[in-house]
Amino acid sequence: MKHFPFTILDKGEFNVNQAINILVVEDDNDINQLLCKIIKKSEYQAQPAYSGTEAMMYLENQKWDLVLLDLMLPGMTGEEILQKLSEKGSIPVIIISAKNEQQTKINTLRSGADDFISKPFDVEEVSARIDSLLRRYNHTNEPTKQEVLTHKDIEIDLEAKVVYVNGVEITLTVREYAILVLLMTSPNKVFSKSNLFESVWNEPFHGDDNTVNVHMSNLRNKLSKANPDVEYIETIWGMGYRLKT
Amino acid sequence: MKHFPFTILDKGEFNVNQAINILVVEDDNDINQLLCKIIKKSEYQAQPAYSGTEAMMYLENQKWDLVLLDLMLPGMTGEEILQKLSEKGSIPVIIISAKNEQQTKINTLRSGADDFISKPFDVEEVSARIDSLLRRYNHTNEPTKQEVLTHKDIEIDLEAKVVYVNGVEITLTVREYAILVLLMTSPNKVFSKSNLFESVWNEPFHGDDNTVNVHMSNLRNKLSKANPDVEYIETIWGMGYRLKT
DNA sequence: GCTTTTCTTAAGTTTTGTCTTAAGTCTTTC
DNA sequence: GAAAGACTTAAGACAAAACTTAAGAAAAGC
Repeated sequence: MKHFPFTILDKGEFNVNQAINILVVEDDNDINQLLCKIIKKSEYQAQPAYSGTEAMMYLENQKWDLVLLDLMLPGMTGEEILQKLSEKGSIPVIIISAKNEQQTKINTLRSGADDFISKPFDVEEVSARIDSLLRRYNHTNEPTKQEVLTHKDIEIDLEAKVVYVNGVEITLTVREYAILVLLMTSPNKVFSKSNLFESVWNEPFHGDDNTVNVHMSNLRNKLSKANPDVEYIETIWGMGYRLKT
Repeated sequence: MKHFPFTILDKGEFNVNQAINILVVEDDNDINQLLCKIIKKSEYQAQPAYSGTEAMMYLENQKWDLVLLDLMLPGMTGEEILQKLSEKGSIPVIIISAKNEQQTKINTLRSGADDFISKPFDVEEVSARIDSLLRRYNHTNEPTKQEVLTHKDIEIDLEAKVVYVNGVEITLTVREYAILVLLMTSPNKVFSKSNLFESVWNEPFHGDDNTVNVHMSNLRNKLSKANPDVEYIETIWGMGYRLKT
């Protein structure tokens, strides 16, 4: 009944750091899955790409916070992608490759990569390096990372993971929290149920599911308990939900 | 000890962090220079040492805040120095080595090193790791800013490392103490288990771990023994722990 | 080197959020 | 205004997270 064709996640594993998007460019299906799993465990968003061309498509159409890049790829080599990336600007890149000779490492680091992990890699090491690199970039380049989300009288302290409504703190479950954060990243944007489900649960959406409805309802109850006068979340009939502006 | 006979500073070039002295133990002249340059860019004092014996001389005659240590050295191997250092006490050490095999890494970290950078290294990474390590040591060893942390009727004298609850002194183990201090630096902030573990243990977190739970439980017991009326630490299900405000 | 303390591991128990089901309410369309 | 479709609400079953306890391993102290 509940099977997960793409990503293997334990139940209860979900995503809070909606903001961080990581692209995983790796043609081997198993390794790609493993990498995505590691990333999601750290509460980042992971997007698999299985070829160089696919990767480029993602890179051109969306903003990415980090790229994990295999050097051996069909369609377009990792080196070419690296080249394009460094022309483009400052997206941090970690190279993942079986070529672990010193020379390759030096070359790739010269041509714009920020770190290098050789296969076979250690799961913890991957996780640690991703964290470290993100931290570095946040500190040096973008101090603009938003720590507090605000909408009307709702405030979310993303760092502390605390939510205030109308000045009162409310305690949400993880799912409720993830939904609210998602909505608040784009007020006024309508999130379809399938969108919402896939973002919060990291699982493909089967249409016959009432789960989102239930959690949405619970979230609304908690919000309106804190401030009965305002209706924060609006249902767009047949489309989805959004924050009322 | 307010003068620096070894480092040459241009006129007008001055150092804000007068206090921080870093010893760079590395026989390769170019690499040593590069490392010193990185360090000075961060406004710390850097002292090159080109052999194991030279390094020991410096270590015995002056107080150092951090040591960058190459493992391959003439005169005395890095391992020996590391050994001496850890006998001596708590000077933070970052190993710099070409031996980047996993096993070496684990061994050296076990025998007292605090971090590990493999050659060829990334300039920014070195800088970031130095900062991070100094920050870590400053927080735990020399809390020059705040000497006493207070929350409700808990008081921590960071200097003396003594904890009072409800006026009574309680004795905590190292881990319990570290957890409590971390929580008290940001009351109301939710610390996830992985966060907590990585801060207190300085190791990457394996999800299937129960140690945090156990220590949390022990800590709670000690706190509630001192004052049964108050519940200090709150569990946020699926998110982590925090101090109740 | 031995003793004592502390940390970790493991197993069993309790608590709590999540999912499902099903009945009820509201919208839209004809 | 009735029927169909879409959404809400509530309750019970279940599974996952958190807690407790105890014992063995590791570290610290003597």
